[in-house]
Amino acid sequence: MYRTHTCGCLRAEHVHQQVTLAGWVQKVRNLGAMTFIDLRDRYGITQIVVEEHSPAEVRETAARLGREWVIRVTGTVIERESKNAKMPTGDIEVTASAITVLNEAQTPPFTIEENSDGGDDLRMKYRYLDLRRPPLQRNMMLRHKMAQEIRRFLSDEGFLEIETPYLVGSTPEGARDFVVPSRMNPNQFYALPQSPQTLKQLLMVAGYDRYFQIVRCFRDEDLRADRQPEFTQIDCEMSFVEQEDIIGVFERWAKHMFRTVLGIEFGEPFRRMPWIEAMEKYGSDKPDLRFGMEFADLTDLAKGHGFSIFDDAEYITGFAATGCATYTRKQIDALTEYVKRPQVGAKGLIWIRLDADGTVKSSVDKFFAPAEVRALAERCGAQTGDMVFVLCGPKFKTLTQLCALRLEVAQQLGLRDPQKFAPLWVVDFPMFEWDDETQRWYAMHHPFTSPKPEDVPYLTSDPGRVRANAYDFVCNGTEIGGGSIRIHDAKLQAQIFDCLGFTPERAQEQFGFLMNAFKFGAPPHGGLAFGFDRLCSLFGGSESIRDYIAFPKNNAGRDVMLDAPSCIDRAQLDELYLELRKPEA
RNA sequence: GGUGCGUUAGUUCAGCUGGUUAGAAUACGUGCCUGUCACGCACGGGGUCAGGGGUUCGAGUCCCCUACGCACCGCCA
Repeated sequence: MYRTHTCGCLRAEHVHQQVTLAGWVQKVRNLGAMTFIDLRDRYGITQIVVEEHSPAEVRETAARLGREWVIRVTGTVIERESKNAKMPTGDIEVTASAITVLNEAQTPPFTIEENSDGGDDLRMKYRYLDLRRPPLQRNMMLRHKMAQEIRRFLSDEGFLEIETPYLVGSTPEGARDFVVPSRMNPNQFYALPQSPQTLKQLLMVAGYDRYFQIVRCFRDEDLRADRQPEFTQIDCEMSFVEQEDIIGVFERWAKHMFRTVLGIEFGEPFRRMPWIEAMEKYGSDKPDLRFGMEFADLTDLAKGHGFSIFDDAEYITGFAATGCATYTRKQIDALTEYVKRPQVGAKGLIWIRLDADGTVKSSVDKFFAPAEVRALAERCGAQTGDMVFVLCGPKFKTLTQLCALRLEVAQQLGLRDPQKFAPLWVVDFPMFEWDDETQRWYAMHHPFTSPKPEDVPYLTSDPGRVRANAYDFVCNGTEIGGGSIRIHDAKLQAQIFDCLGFTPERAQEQFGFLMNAFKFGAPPHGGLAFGFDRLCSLFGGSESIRDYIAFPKNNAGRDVMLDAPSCIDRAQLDELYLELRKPEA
């Protein structure tokens, strides 16, 4: 046997046993006549001891060892003279009778310990070393556990895991596609799927009425801490269901995940919120409900007092920052600077302070009587000791800006507790979004999303008013998943394509395969997809999904360890009938 | 495409208002040490201050450009 135990499993009950361990040298502490070696594998650390009476070759080998050498140790488990309560194996140690060096190692560029001293880019270049560290190993184990629980739950519910192809056709809407040239079909390209959306709908047509897949998806867009060009979705679809059925199944699924992975019970149903309410109360379609500070519409109260900023604004809204009346001038100035940053884009910030002594002060006292200012604050639900912040301008722009401020204030107040979870279903999304640049409507979710039946009459007269059978699963201000009831009727699908500005010919060319399939008996169906990486980071408490992906890409979409993407040689290009062009300067 | 912050020893960082030979910790090497576990003690090696240009008597420090990293905006149906 190569090893009899792992480095994490030996306890007092193993004392006197002869064992063989293998692993990496974490640390050597040479005290002269005796040497302690911390031997590490992914299960833990066991202390090896080499003493004066140990065999000479053992003492010689121990003296040579360096960090991260791979060794095998045979010896006897003994009780420690001085125990270490900080480690699970701290009651015992292994006195070595033989040490074999399996592989020497260069000194690593950063220490392989709980808290590494290496910077992000260095750890990314040596990702295989970073992955040796306990935090990343815990993350990989969490991800594995979550994948197991996802499969267990969905399989028990009768879902079939079916794989769909990675080489598919390019589609014009949505994100940019990664494309793959086809050698056997000159000048033609596959695309990597942004999601298996249309394929899972075809599976519904095929009668596989409960499908899921933990599947890689690809989008050629800029990266963020929570966005990678390849990422993993938990992709699900069901037939003969309405929105309520799908939310029902996946709310139970989410509770199963919280229970089995984190040990958290949610007795109550998750909150539901129509999209328009989420926007008006929190300025976001993915509100963070770990704390309150809801927005109030102040437009009617604030106008008509001769303050031109308000009088000229379409919409005026504010919220009460809990306990912030003590904020200094400097702190308010800093928040004003915050909302004026180009990323937020507000023109300025108005404040109302409800002091502990019962007085009210504001930055608009010139235009408002104290009672009028107080009325504004009260509309926001402000209590004594609170500070109300108010922004104004075009409605949705202002709401979005105030959302940024709400999150910033919550951050400063320590209200964004990663141990706390506030799940939420956002429902009744609008069907379409208007784009000024291209002067056309875009599907807010995707073009296969069904409109609410009662809103269908507005499809031609007032598309902006049409609501979709679409829903998002949101937790702690992050969109974790989303889905919709799909269109299963070829005629309605054609009408939606028409609203989106597709000619019938182009719709047929791009999505003919789906519309044709619908002519052969498509069941009513719908589904949703969760971002697995984001779910992992939500459960694991880290901001960045990179911490839950074994080999992620950096900010520029590069894999710095593999040095990809990279150039390919002339022969490869020739085989693919490709010519290269210099990038524009 | 844009905004902000950053780049100094293997690593993490300090280096003020421009001024002698660029420091600390840690890692690494050598020696000593019988109960360490962030072992300790002593000694030692280690620097293209990201690259290029400019201002200046003089630049790690000020300015410009480039590269790279991170965060964000745009983008992500």
